[in-house]
Amino acid sequence: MRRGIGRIVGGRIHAVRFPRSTRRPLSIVPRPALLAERLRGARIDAVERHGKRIAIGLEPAGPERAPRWLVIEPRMTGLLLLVPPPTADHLRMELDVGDRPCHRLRFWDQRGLGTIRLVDAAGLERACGAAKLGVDGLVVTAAELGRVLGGSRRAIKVALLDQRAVAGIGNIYAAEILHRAGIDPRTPCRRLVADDWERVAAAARGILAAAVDHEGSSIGDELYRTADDRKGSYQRLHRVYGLAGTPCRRCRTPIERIVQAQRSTFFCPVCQPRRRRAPPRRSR
DNA sequence: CGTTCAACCTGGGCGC
DNA sequence: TGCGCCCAGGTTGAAC
Repeated sequence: MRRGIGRIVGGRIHAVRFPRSTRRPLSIVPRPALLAERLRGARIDAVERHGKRIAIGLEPAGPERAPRWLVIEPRMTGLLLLVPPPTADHLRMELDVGDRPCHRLRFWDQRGLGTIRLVDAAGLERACGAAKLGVDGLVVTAAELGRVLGGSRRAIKVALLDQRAVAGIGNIYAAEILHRAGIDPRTPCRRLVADDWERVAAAARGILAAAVDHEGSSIGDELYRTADDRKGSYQRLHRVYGLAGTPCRRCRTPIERIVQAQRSTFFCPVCQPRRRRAPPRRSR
């Protein structure tokens, strides 16, 4: 997503519209009219990704106004598009970026669970700083995972979704990472040893890098699209996510689906074997 | 500390 | 065809 909209950097915001903003919630702070006023005339200096959030750096028009950041959290169905969205419905915001090949950025969100916030530097730190987001999954190391999760009793799958522990991993990639690492998603973190963390970290970096290369996962025929409204292709490389009942690509055992923390978890019971408890110490 | 549930929303799919 | 469920790439806060 960040790569797709990176070319808006250097543009200036000429106009802001909220074509559907009166009918639905979707958290926009400040309220649309005020946000539009604050954005108008600002120059776009940066587009950054922090975990699953996008932060657009702005140099406001007025001479003494401090830099601002437009922090966008797409959540389940939010998309940033440089082309017209599939339908006008659910479109929440349009930035007219001006004198650019692709001069309009739109935030389109079918379910409306996404959020848009305009913040200052301190607000960016609050929304995307180390207190909120751990090391990014694209670059996380075994040592870092062991440090933040090693003592936890939580199941590894649930822990990988904790953005404060490690940033940027969602339900699809948590499942894919653990399949590649060969670890049962129910394993308590504290039962993992150094070699396990090496495999989890390497799998996280590898899976996420490949998913970015393939422009994400577009499952079925709706929802996630690139900034120019193309499907991603990583779904073709999924080994477990959404594949319950189909044979594991590695061992032919049917993939299983369970629920953890109210989210689906997919895994192969053979490639990701249940771990025996540490053997009871025997004294005699 | 960790888990569970509800809430925020729309829409597709399925069984009856 | 229509209705009532269940499900969905996420996050947060309350209750236990």
